[in-house]
Amino acid sequence: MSSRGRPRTFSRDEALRSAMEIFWDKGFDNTSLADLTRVMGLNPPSLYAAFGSKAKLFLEAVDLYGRTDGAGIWEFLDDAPTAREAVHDLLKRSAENFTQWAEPRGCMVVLSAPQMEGGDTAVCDGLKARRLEKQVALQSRLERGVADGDLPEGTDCDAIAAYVTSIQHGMSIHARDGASRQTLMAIADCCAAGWDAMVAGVTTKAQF
Amino acid sequence: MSSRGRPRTFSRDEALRSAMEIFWDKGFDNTSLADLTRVMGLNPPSLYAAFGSKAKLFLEAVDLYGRTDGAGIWEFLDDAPTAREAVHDLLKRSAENFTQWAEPRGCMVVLSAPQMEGGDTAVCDGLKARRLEKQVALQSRLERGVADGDLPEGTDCDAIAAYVTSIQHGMSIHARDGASRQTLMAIADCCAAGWDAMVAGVTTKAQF
DNA sequence: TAATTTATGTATTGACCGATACAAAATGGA
DNA sequence: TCCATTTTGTATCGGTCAATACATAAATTA
Repeated sequence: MSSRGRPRTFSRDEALRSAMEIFWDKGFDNTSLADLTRVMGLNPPSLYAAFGSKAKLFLEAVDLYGRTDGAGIWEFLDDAPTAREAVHDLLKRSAENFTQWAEPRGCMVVLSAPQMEGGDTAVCDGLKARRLEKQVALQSRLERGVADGDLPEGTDCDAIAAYVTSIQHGMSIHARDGASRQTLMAIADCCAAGWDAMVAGVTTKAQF
Repeated sequence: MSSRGRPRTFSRDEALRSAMEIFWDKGFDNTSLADLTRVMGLNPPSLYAAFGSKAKLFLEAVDLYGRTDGAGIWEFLDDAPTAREAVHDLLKRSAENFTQWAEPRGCMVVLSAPQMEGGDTAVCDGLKARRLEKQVALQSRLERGVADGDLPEGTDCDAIAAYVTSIQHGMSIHARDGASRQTLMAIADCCAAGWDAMVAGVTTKAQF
């Protein structure tokens, strides 16, 4: 882009990754600029020149999270042969992902800024949009299951998508509270064990 | 207690209720002392004389929440004839409770201070303890279901309690994101529809 | 070499945070 | 009436917040 001028002495990507990690751990509000400049290894003017503001840096960090640490959870969603396997895999990957390190545990998108009122609007809306995005992706996968024939006609994909994301979001709370991987796996297994009966039970339309 | 001295000009109970409402809406961090003194109708010295500190006021507010607005969710847990009805009722009451007002939506215990790192330790630990307390109560109810015979011997009550609280916590996130009561009710129905198969599936011990 | 451009480090900004100092006011008890 | 006790309102405390001013340093371009 700009070859002229003094070159920056830090890696923008590495600094962003450091910012992502501390935002994930402490949340948006509880992470101060002093925290950020310390872990990123730069001074406030460099941070603002490179990222614009604390909120913009956070949104970039969330985007990085979605492309890296948070991506694996959703990798098998479209490749799974059936909707049932896709959902069970999603929850098992969530259980693994949310407990892979001592800290931070749980999903950054769920835990890092849940307060809509009084907080930064752009930050809250950005996270909310990402949550909705994944729920829509899941719903689309369920609808494909209906098209593929592994889910019955008239399956309430909207309700089931909300149900599954609810479990997944709740797993983040449990993980932050210290739940073991085994406990989170058990939650995923509960969902899987009741799956067929659940699908049959929330099928609204009559089948022909 | 103390009859001498100038009497206070505000109701401690009413002030605490106002504090509870704004803490519930905005969370612990995003609620400032200026916010509190405004809605409570008193000055900072009166607040500190009556409640000690912002953190202690918050913990009292959470306790009030548990005794009032949050209590109805758990009212039928022990009176329900079966564990299945107890859980379904719990989730239906949650769906109603989390959407009874435009704001705040969702559970105060889940949403008002989820960040363990960087936040007030007493506040985070207090909320975490209340989440655990309810999960233990639910697990006890499930174990009673085994004793009563409406759940099979060897039912993994620990796993199912984690599964159900996970759904309930996730419903709070959905509620805060604007989900309708109908959507939350559909989540509760998903859990109910798969219940029997789920219980049978996560039964670990052999039955004699 | 001189001019331009960009990044750096230091120091600081005004605003807001949670929490108090202080004196006046209002009660009960002696 | 006078003292002890407690609450009140005003004004403010030191600290931290996110964000910048400013001068210097290091690169490219002419």
